[in-house]
Amino acid sequence: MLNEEKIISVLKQQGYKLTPQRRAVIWVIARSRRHLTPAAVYERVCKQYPGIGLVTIYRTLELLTRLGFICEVHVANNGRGYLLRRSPGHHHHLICSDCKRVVDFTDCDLGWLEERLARQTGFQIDSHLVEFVGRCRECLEEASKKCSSV
Amino acid sequence: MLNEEKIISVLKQQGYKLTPQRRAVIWVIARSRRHLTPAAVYERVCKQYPGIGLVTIYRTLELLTRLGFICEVHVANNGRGYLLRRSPGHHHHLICSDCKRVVDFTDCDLGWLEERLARQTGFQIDSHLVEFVGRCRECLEEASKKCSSV
DNA sequence: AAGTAATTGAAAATCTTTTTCATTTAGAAT
DNA sequence: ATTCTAAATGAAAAAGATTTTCAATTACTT
Repeated sequence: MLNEEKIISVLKQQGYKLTPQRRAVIWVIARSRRHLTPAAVYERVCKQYPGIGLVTIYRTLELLTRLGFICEVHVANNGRGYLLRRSPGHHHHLICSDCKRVVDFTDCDLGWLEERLARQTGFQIDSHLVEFVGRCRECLEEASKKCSSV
Repeated sequence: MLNEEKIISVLKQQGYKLTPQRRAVIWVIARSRRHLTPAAVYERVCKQYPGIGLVTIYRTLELLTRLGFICEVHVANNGRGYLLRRSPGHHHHLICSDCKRVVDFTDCDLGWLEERLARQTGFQIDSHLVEFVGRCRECLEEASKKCSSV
């Protein structure tokens, strides 16, 4: 399981310096259950480490992506977002449209669909992108409370 | 089936004016089998209609999206892209990583997966985004030719 | 042919992301 | 503990992408 300490130890192993700025970015990313844009990471890191440059955020996110610690996703009209890679291998995201919380799932089992599409189209399929959008239990409960009180 | 004339007639029906600029954008979009960024649309439209403003491209793409004639997609690191909506309802894209050609497919049949995820996570799932990436028959053939000739 | 509201294009304003470069600093070597 | 050095940082500028503003133009109606 990927967490703050693990990331930090691998980072040092690989010869990267552990700066307080990097610590702060990792801290913010590891704590969030939501996709965070570079600007959102910046805002949160600033509370803990005022004076950090936005450039450093970009550079650190790029590094963490390159090392495979975080996923880079493109949600429509929200621009780039980053999220801790909690599941080590192939996995997908289930996103709450209300609170933006993200839940991973791994067993997407689309092999048969890939096979069928390959047969039908002549494509050699290399990868797929799957994302489910819905509302999480908490937000559903919240919503039903509001309705019944009206 | 959605094509140029259909789009134009619905546009007029809805009270929008049919300007030569809009005609040109529709012409370009309807002819492409690839996702086109606003800049790519601009470039192509310019050949036919030099002097058009990039702003008009943005506005027309926004309009066509709003009316449901084109799909707006976010492919990683390629920014926004637009594509004629060939399949009327729910559908997905299969994209060639070489030539960027896009093929639609409709029968994704992910109901059972949605059901399982809903049960496991408590989410109420509203929609999904699926995209396959691979290489189309033509690009595969092209690639194998190159290999054998070396 | 005239009138009008919608549309357009130029310019400026906003954002987001990247590049450049001088300064600082983490971690290794002494 | 001090010194050294490559890596990392931050400020500023550059580069893009997208949106806003507004005066001039134009498609379509009357």
